[in-house]
Amino acid sequence: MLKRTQTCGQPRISDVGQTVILTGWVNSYRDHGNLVFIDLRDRTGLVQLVFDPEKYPQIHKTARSLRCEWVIGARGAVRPRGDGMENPRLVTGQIEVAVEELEIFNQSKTPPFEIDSDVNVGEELRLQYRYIDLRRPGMLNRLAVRHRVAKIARDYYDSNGFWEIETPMLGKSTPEGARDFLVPSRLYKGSFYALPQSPQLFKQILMVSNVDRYFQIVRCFRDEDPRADRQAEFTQIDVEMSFVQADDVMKINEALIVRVFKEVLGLEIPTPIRQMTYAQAIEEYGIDRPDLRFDMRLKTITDIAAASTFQVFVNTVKKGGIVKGLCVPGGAKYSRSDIEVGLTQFITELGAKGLAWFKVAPDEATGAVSLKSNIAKFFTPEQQKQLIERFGAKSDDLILMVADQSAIVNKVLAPLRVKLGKDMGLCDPSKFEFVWVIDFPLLEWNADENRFDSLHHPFTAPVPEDLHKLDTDPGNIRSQAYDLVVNGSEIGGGSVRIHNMETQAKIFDLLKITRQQAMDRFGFFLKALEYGAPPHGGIAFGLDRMVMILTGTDNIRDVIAFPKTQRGQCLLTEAPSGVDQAQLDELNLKVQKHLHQLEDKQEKQ
RNA sequence: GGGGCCGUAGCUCAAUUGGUUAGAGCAUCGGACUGUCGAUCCGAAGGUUGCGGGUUCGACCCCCGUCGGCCUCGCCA
Repeated sequence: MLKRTQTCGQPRISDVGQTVILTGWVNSYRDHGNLVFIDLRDRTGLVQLVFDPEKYPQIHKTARSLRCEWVIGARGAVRPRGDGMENPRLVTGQIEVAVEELEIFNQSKTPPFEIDSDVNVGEELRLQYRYIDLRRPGMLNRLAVRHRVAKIARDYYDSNGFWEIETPMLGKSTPEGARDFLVPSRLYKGSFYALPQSPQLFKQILMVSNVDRYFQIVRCFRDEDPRADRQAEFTQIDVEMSFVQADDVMKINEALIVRVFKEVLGLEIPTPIRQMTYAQAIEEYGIDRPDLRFDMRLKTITDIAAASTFQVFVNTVKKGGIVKGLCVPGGAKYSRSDIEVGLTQFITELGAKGLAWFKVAPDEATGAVSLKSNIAKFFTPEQQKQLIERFGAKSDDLILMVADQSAIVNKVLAPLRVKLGKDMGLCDPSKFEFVWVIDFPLLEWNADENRFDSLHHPFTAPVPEDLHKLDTDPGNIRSQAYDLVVNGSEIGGGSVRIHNMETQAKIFDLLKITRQQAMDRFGFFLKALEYGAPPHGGIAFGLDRMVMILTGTDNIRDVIAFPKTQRGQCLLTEAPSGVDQAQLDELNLKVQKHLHQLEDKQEKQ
């Protein structure tokens, strides 16, 4: 068997005269009847092989039979290409290898789609033939970046005294948070393990155990519907540290991100990464993960709206709602139908009732900027002036406003801002704008359940100055949580944890988790807190999201070697699948008809 | 669970208002060719229009159902 002496991407003009052995896949062949050219591919690149019928007629004959994706090895001399025959598109384009010995390792069926093509292939087919899809340089590059990030993280944490420790995949189910993936226990019939949603409690227990600094690149599972940036199965870089405060955790972990961007993209991220409070993020961007690549901040105009005679605004404010909007620079180019059909549809699908708008234009009489709109008549000249000032609006701008309860207004305006930022070209896609979002509320009111829910998780520590509000004003307690956001995407989040049992018990009370429930679900953990838990905190980065940002894709499946579809299927292996009756028997499990089928049956009876 | 887009040759797409034999590029196969590099030229083969019903003289096209892919709301402590 021919053993390679170099990879395909390696040979250079300086190697001329050397005899090399290369192995790889046939990327393309050009048969001239006389000379035959093969572009040979491995993961490092392409190199041109030449077959000469005069010198090696037998090998040349074999070469003519080669087809795309056949796997071959070739021995030959590196030689310079003639003048004008270099290929500047290949790093090896100045040379070629004149083949003297050829070995066919394997043939290949014609692939279901072309590897070397710009044509976008349907994702369904790509996932079915993932091994072929992954051969494409773009996909391999994303796998390479993913590997680089993991390697940098391991090296970085190791050199800072962190230990990588594995935590169980088979864990205990807790009803809080996302839906669990369950694994039936054979030895305890009728009992189930749950796959971890994150190693949260284990890593905190490791702090109690004096591990001091822990990290793990770990798979997590949440049985919820996927999205473009979300899979049921995903990977976290999980970190926990003892004897630290929030700033310590942020400082040491942002240094990893800086290193990753430096080593992968060659970019210098200025440090310290700026911080923004949750309150400011919501006020100015409508969301806790603001895209800071462009300005176009949201402005609240509830006061001006309430004073106007526009009943939609006035009534909304009366009902406790707010009016907020944004000013699109140069947005007057949007036609009335763009706004009233296109943009309005965009926001009503997200839950808003309507979109109000003004175009900013010079007044024909006075020349001063004024507002043009079907609702301008409801605003006095003074109020219009106030609006122009509030938004900092200039001629040819477009002001868009939404009135509703604040949660809906923000939910709608945040994606609208991002969409407009991209549509108007305000957003430089090559930029990376990082921000720590801090001072999250500890709790949010859950009206349906008549209780508070944790915004982060129930083990997040409150800000000490707000502790006195635990009994009086729990909704306004800030937490010591922090999210790292880049370009509108949350790539990490963490907190300082509660490390005493008393505070932890208080939080459970607010979450309406009874002492008994708490003991049942987290008893092992609460007990650990009573045996000398040090102050500690940590963070978890989403590795998939980080690689998405680094490689510029908005599809999480592009950064996972073997991802699942929107319905949780693996098209390569066809998981999930049924199992043998014997397997079910061993687990003491019985599969019944789907509830829908049972209901149908009952209806028919 | 809800909403939206999509499904035609191996791939990417086209097909007039519902009209006669469903086309093109690439890929594949055969042939030609003295340096190509997305080779070129000549030729051939390739179709259950996702699947099942319905409407119609006639369905890729309209209707109902179903399967699958993607996006999204809910969901994601």
